[in-house]
Amino acid sequence: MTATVQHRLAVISEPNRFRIVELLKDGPRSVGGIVDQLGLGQPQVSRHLRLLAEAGVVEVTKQAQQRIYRLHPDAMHVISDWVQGFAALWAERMDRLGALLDDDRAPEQNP
Amino acid sequence: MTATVQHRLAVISEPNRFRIVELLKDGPRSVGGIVDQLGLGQPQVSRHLRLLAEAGVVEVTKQAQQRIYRLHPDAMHVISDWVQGFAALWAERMDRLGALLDDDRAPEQNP
DNA sequence: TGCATACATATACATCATCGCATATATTGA
DNA sequence: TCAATATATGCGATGATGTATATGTATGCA
Repeated sequence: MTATVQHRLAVISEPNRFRIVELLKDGPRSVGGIVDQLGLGQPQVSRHLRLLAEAGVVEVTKQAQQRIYRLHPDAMHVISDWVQGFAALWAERMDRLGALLDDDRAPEQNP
Repeated sequence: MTATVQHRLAVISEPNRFRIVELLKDGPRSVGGIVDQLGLGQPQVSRHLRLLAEAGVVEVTKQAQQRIYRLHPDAMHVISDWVQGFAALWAERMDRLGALLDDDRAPEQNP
């Protein structure tokens, strides 16, 4: 599977795909609608959408001749879970873990 | 500034840098320690660390001849905030927003 | 003082991936 | 048949990576 967190981040972080994700944050969009917003060619947008879909970031719904793309809830949820794994960083200031390498160090230096 | 969410995601999503971030998740590491873990050359690791530092993902502390790298709490926090912006996706099933394109659908039940 | 360690930084090079663009064709539905 | 998309190909440009190598620079130690 290509659905690791690392892969999803890589796919999302591409500038134009990031814009697509931000667009879809406000709700589903058709390919044509996305093309208008981005100013890219339709084939390029379709390719970006395919990569996003393969990474599980978006999902498609057919509606007449249009394909409606929307964000896949689970995708962002997985990323959220991953980020939460770092919550200890800003919750406990990592002082305990810092003791891993030494323990008699001058305190912090704040400019 | 190069500290946008999109940029941070791009920097973190590079495979070896992602490994570095995961490593630092368990606590600070010296450059040498990271080199041992990754199996990359020291110049390459230093470059990755510099990119991570420029993106505000890690911070450095000098300790004798060593440079101790650790995750920067705020960096992950910013990403967390960004992801939380999508919380409505899995919280409200996006039904309201989905009405943007069509509106004659069977309504959902919320417990 | 002199040397080794630990790292940063820089350069040069080859490679590889990806992107945008243009274009062409296939599919599906009104 | 037209409209909306998907998919594919070729192309050129760009950027990023790894490797090797060299140099600079503190720091610790004999």
